[in-house]
Amino acid sequence: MKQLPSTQRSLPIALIRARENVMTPIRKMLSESGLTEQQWRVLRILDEHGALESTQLAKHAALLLPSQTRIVQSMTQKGLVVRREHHSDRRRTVIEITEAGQAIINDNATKAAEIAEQIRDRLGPRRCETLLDILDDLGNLDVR
Amino acid sequence: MKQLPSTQRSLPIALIRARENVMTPIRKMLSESGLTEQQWRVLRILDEHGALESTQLAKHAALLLPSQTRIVQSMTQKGLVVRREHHSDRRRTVIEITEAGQAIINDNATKAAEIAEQIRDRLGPRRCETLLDILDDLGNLDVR
DNA sequence: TCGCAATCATTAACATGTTAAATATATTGC
DNA sequence: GCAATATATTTAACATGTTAATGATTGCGA
Repeated sequence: MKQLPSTQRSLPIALIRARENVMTPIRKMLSESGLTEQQWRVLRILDEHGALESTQLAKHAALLLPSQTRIVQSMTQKGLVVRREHHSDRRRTVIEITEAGQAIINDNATKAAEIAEQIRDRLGPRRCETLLDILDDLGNLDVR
Repeated sequence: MKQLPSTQRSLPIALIRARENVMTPIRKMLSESGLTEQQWRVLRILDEHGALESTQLAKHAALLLPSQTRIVQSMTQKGLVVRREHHSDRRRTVIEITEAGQAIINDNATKAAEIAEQIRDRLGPRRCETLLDILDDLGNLDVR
């Protein structure tokens, strides 16, 4: 009979702990702009890819649609993004970053890059690459 | 000026996506017992370590205390854990698994071990070890 | 073209995450 | 021994995560 792995070597717990540690300085930075980490992710994705349909945005940002709906609503209130109609399918929504949203990206880009670089250096650039590769595999595993 | 890494190579997003994928089959299993993944973590930790003070439990389970307070309250309602007084410090609470909680561990241990083994095999045992090692480092980095 | 299944997105309901404030008890310094 | 401080935990408030149900629109086949 198979044994449960020790919680010390449990993937779910290790993933949570790592994420918590990585996010701490990022959240600290974002709190000064009044943004949550999820709102920052939405801005980053829209900045990188341009306007996106809801489903595509959610996939890129690793958000579930119900969460994203609320997040985009509040970001629309703040004027960080706008929602447009899809040109041919009225079920779909297209979301786009505004100039105000772009400004927040610009204000925080350098600091965010420094944080990412610091973590990369502390972990070791090579280990960091390895980690990203394996996480990518793990995220694409077709678990049943 | 430092550049932001592409969101495709962003640690926070990769960590979220990986965790989401790993948790899907576990959540599916647990839903049949009416447990959340966090409640399952609490049971696993208490089974492994025996009775623990709140702060220690939270550290092992990677939960924040406010979340854990609610989780333990609902688990107490269900009879899965009990809360005891600390022998010498009345600020502290000691939490212990009950027989009913133990029974849930026993009912799900084999299946949970199979899921963990499947992920390990699909990812490759060696890569899985490497991943756990690096995640452990990342979780212990003292980010400022 | 009508009806019906499929698709996209939102809403609903409840659990957890996150930060700040409050509460209760212990400890320390004077 | 007592006031000030520190520590352990809970409560409060709001944001997000998660699953199921609902609403709106589209596509398709009889």
